[in-house]
Parts: sequence; C-alpha cells; structure tokens
Amino acid sequence: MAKSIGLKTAELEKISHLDYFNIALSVDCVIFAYDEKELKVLLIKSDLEEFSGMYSLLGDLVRLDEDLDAASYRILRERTGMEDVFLEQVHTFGSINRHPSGRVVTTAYYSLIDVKHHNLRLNNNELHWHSVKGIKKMAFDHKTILDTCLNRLREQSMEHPVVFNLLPEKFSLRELQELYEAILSVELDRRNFRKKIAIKDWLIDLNQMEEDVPHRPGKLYKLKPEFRKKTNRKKSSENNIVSV
Amino acid sequence: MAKSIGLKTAELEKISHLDYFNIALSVDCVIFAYDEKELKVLLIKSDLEEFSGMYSLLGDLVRLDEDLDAASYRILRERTGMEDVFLEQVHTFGSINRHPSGRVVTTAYYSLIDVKHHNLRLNNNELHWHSVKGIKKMAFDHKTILDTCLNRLREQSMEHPVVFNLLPEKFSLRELQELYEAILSVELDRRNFRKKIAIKDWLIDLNQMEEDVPHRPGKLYKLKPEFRKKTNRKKSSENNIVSV
DNA sequence: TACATAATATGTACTTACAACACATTATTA
DNA sequence: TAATAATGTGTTGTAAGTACATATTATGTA
Repeated sequence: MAKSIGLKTAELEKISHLDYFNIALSVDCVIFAYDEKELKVLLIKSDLEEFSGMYSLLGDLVRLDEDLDAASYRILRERTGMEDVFLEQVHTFGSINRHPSGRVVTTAYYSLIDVKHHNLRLNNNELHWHSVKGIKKMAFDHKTILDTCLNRLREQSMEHPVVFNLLPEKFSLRELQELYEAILSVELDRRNFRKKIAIKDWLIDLNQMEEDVPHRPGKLYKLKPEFRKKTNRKKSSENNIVSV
Repeated sequence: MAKSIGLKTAELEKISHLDYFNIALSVDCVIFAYDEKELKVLLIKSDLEEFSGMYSLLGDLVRLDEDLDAASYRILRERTGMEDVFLEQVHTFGSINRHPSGRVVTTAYYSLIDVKHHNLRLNNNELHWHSVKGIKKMAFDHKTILDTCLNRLREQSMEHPVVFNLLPEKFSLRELQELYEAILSVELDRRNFRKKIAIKDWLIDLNQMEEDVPHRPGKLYKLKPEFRKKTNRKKSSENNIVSV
C-alpha cells in the first residue's frame, strides 16, 4: 500500500491496477464567446442514453503522452480550429459518481474566443452556441462546471484584461460595456464605466471611428499589446502581495 | 477512439488500458501552520532515490471508491489526526514528466491548521514543520505546488476570513497582525491594520485580556461563529457580482 | 436643407476606502 | 517609583467609487 506519493518504481509496478489505475482523467472546456449582446457557450448534444436530449461541454480523455494543459488545447483546436487561444484551468471535479460509465475525474478549463474570428470553424454540425443565461440542465455535472467557470470569468474580468479575447481587435467603448454587462448580468453607468476603464490604462485610442452603425459613430480602441497574452495564470514565482 | 467524454458504457470498456488507464491520480496537501511568528508547512523526506535528501508534500493516490476531496481529507486525517479542517482545492498539475516513476497527475489542496490544536498528532517521525521562507528546492514539482498554494493563501487571506484557522480560538490583534505579516511577507501599519480589520467586522471582543505576556496585555478576540466554516469554496450557485 | 432623433462624450459633488503619521495610556520590571 | 515597552486611538490628504445632467455630433426623415 502506497502511503506517500513518493513511490519507488518497483512499488509502483506492484500496485493493483484495479485499485488505482481505473480512474480515467478527462478535461472539459467551457468555451465562451460573445455574440448578439449575449454570453454564449459552445455545447454538444450528449451521446449517452442517460442524458438523451441534454447538452454537454466539450471534453475528452487525457492521453498518456500529453500534458494536462495540452489536452485542453487539443480539444479546443479539434473543435474550433483555433490556436493561440485564451485558456485557463479552473477546477477539478472528482466525485465518485459524476460519470455513469465509470470513474472519470475531470479538470475544467475555460476559454474565451472571438466568435467572428476567421479561423473559427466548428468541426461538427452538432456543435452550437447556447446563451449562458438560458441553460438550466446539462449532462453529467456540467451545469456545475459551467457555473464554476462563469464565476471565475466574472472574478477575472474585473481584475485582469481577459474579456478582450471575446471581442474583435477593434471595438468601441459601448461594445466593451455591453460585453461586461452580459458577463456580469448587471447594467452599468456609462460615465463610471469609462472612468474605470480609463484608470486601468488597458486601451489604445486608434483615432478611428465606428462604421456602419445607424447612429453617431464612436471611437475605436484596441487592447495594448502588452496585455495580449493568452492566459493570465500567475506563474508560481510571481509574488503578488496585496497590502493590508 | 473517444471523441467526447460522453462515452457509452460499451465504448468505455473497449478503450485500451494502455492508452488511458495508466494515468494515476494523486492529491497533494500543502498543510500550513503558524508558529514562532513564521508560516510553516508540513513536509516529509522524499523516499525516492531521485530526490534523496529533498522534502516533499504529503500526498497519496486517489482510491477508486473515494471522491477527490475525500482523498485530500484522508491524507490530512492520516497525517495529522485532525478532522474538520480548512481544506481547499487549488490547482491540478499534469505535466507528463512530473513524476519519475510514471504518469501521475496530482491535484493540490491547501490546508490551514492550528499548530497548537490538542488533536494534532503527527503520525510519523519523518514529518516536520518547515519555515516556508527557507524552502528552496523540493522533490518533484512540489516547490511549484507550494508556491501556487502560497499565492492562493495570500489572495484569500485579504478577501475572506481564512487565516483564523491558523490561530487558536482566542487571539490578540497583535498576534493577528503578525500572522498577516508572516503570510504576506510585509510589515503593516498597526493603526491601518486595525481599522481594516474593524471594517470587515469579523471579530468579537471577548472582554478578556492576554495573560503571561511580558508587557501590557492586549484585548482578546475571537472570530464570529458565522465565519467559522472550514472551507470558503464558493458554491456554484452563488453569483458573486463585482460591480464595474 | 433643416429639424428631430439617438447615441457619443464629458465633469462635478458626495461618499468611502487607503496611506502616512504621533501621542497618550497601561502593565511590567528593574 | 521611574524607565520601558507595548497597547490603543484619530486626523489629514489622496485615490477610487457612486450618483447624476448637459452639450455634441452623426443619422435619417420630412
């Protein structure tokens, strides 16, 4: 019996497969996008009888020869054709009975993509964008996973410049505000919103105007390049001290 | 080949064990305590040749019949004798080569315990408290795991009343401030610290005084019972809106 | 061409939190 | 009883958060 993870190779070989190696590991991706002033998530109809008619997240088992993070990137690439996408691990769900076919522990990631991006190609007719607000039930524990990732997105969106991954490169402040309102499910005061964004100093004024809008066009902005990293996961070496 | 996690039972049985069921799943616990004005972590000497002389976190493989969270509670109970302890999942580490003996993906938890608690019994002479500041190298990727958990603790400690799990039931404001200073590695202004704590309204004034201190005794406080939950992990149903 | 419309753009007053900083009080101990 | 060492408290300036109103500009219509 292995009391610590510090297993010698010989010990590891002796461990019963039935005891320890029947747990499968999967990743599930909560792929968010923003379209028609609503936050959307990419779902597929579940192919399990137990969940017939219900939708599930996009996931797959982790392969023996791929990193956990790589597995989630692979799902995203296979399903959407997108590379270099914002993707961040959120939580691992490991209840015994979360999967009806066996013991499957899953690590959830959330991703933010531009629904208008020219590389976006959904690989499957069964894949559809669903308004996050309208989703009640899902297959497995995927509703819990979705809610957990949505909460993470809400937390992150205030602190870090992540939501720009949901927008095209150029956008107006109105579009940005509508996006925040969709994510947070609140209405925001325009003047205070603009002040808060200005303080954060994330944006570059492009000195261009919106076109093809049926009203006075607004200025266009883009995210400063230094914030265009695709993940904001803290490196372990960074000490982010918060002052008391 | 399983394209989605929605595997039918028959499909799942056909999956090659070599491809998918050779990934073992473990949990590792970063058990923090506070003693002699320093933040400590409970470590054990690694029993692997590759890491001889190095220390590692406390962990074990997850059993087929136990929830992921239950596995981390089990480690904690087996190693410290403590029940009802603050424990929270932080991150899952899944690099291919993180474990020299095979593919082991590990989910890290962090725990906060009172080093003076009467139930605390270290089960093993090899278990020792180490000052977090002094730790340079560890076995496996455990230094990275430790740093990640320390960062999480730092974030949480400002927002949520978690650090009280590191203190005895009754404590003075000086002790609390010294604890925050140890966790954050900063010096804090006494007046501003007390003001901030007062605003949070976490504490009850016990109308008791410190004893056996070699100076003017300070007032004793305890945490309000409504904050004495052992985990502050958000339930997925909670919508914590942050206003822009 | 001018007028009504609808959205952009911006500023002020109030309140609340944050940061820097000094002095009186109370046990202890020498 | 005097010196020491820590507790306990308040003010002021600065920065951010919140509530709120008016002028401006392009569009579209009469």
